[in-house]
Amino acid sequence: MTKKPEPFPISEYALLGFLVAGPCHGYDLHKRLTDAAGIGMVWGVKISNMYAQLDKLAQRGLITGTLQANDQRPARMEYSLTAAGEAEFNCWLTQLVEHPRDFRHEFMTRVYFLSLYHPAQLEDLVSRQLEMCQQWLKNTVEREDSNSQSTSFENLTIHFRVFQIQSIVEWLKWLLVQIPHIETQRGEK
Amino acid sequence: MTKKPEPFPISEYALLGFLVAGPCHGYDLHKRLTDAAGIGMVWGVKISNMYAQLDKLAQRGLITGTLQANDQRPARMEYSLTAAGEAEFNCWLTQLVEHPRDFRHEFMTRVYFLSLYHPAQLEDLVSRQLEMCQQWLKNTVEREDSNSQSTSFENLTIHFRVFQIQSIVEWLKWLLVQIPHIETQRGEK
DNA sequence: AGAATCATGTAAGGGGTTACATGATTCG
DNA sequence: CGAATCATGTAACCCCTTACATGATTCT
Repeated sequence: MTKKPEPFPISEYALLGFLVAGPCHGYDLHKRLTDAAGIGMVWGVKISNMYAQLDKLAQRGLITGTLQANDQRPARMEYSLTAAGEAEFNCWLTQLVEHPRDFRHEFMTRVYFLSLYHPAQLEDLVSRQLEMCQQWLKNTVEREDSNSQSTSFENLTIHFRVFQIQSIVEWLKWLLVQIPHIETQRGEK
Repeated sequence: MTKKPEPFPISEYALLGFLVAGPCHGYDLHKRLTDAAGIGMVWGVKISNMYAQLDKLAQRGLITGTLQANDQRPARMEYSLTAAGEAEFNCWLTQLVEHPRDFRHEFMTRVYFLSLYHPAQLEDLVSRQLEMCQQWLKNTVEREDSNSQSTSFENLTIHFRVFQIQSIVEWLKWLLVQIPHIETQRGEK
């Protein structure tokens, strides 16, 4: 039974995720993070914020930075994942999203890195997340039924939630069918 | 053509909204704000934060606070809406939500106050918002079609958006049918 | 020659949370 | 008598955004 991490901003896991592929410096990391066809679809991390996040990750011992002096260009900090950082990332990677409000950011980020590093495990994660979402749906529908006597504001909002969760469930089912056709993007020039 | 306001947190409009019904003090305002069957379905405003928001609204001249001394209980500040505050609220109330990410908070809050104060205008707002959401849907589907050659990460996320917006559209259609049956809640004791 | 890119940050502020402080009254 | 409620806030902190600072190189 793997313990749950994530009292931390999810975008930091994306930083760890890119460092799994090898050491990298901030500027380059930010380019990957904001790639319009990749994680950039999900996050809009600002570069100044990202530098601050890297500092925090370093303070928490999940990454280490080594300064690389350079006479011509400005010195740059090359970050590498520590063993602790890799463990944290791998643990996070196969957790389930627990609340609908986090679904988009968190699940999409996992799909991105799983399809990049461990495509064979994607189907398992999607299936398990689908079960969790069906549970959300069941709970919400039950709540709706339990006070369905009248059309109150409360019922309007619960019904909205039902629709939203249903669309997540449908998308996950669609995704399961798509998995075999997902191109493991290796378009790094 | 009414101008758009809202560079301000939407929860502040809920405060203005409650003050439309008459002057009120902070503690009571917070109770209404967090009513589990009302705005509490949408927002989880903390009381300390709400006091800070009241201060800011007062500084912006949208409400005024008058201190009511009391020998027995602690003095309390009774807030009332100014003319500027009422104008701001009424203007905000019939605006359309411009981005999906704001839909739930913003639209639900409008539905709450419209059904409370101007139920006759509800249908118009819902219809106009439905048109806007169908436009979102059209734009997103077009974007999906324009690069549908392969199942890339980009396509997965766009498809997710399509599903989410569709569920909003379906809910709005359902809401239009429900409008005649919405109980204008007058359960204030 | 000027603009964009490489490369790193600091400082200020906005929005929100949690914890803490205060002190009376009413309920169980 | 202790707990909850009434009633108001302050202080510290977190996450994130915008603007600014610096300075070399490469593209147009």
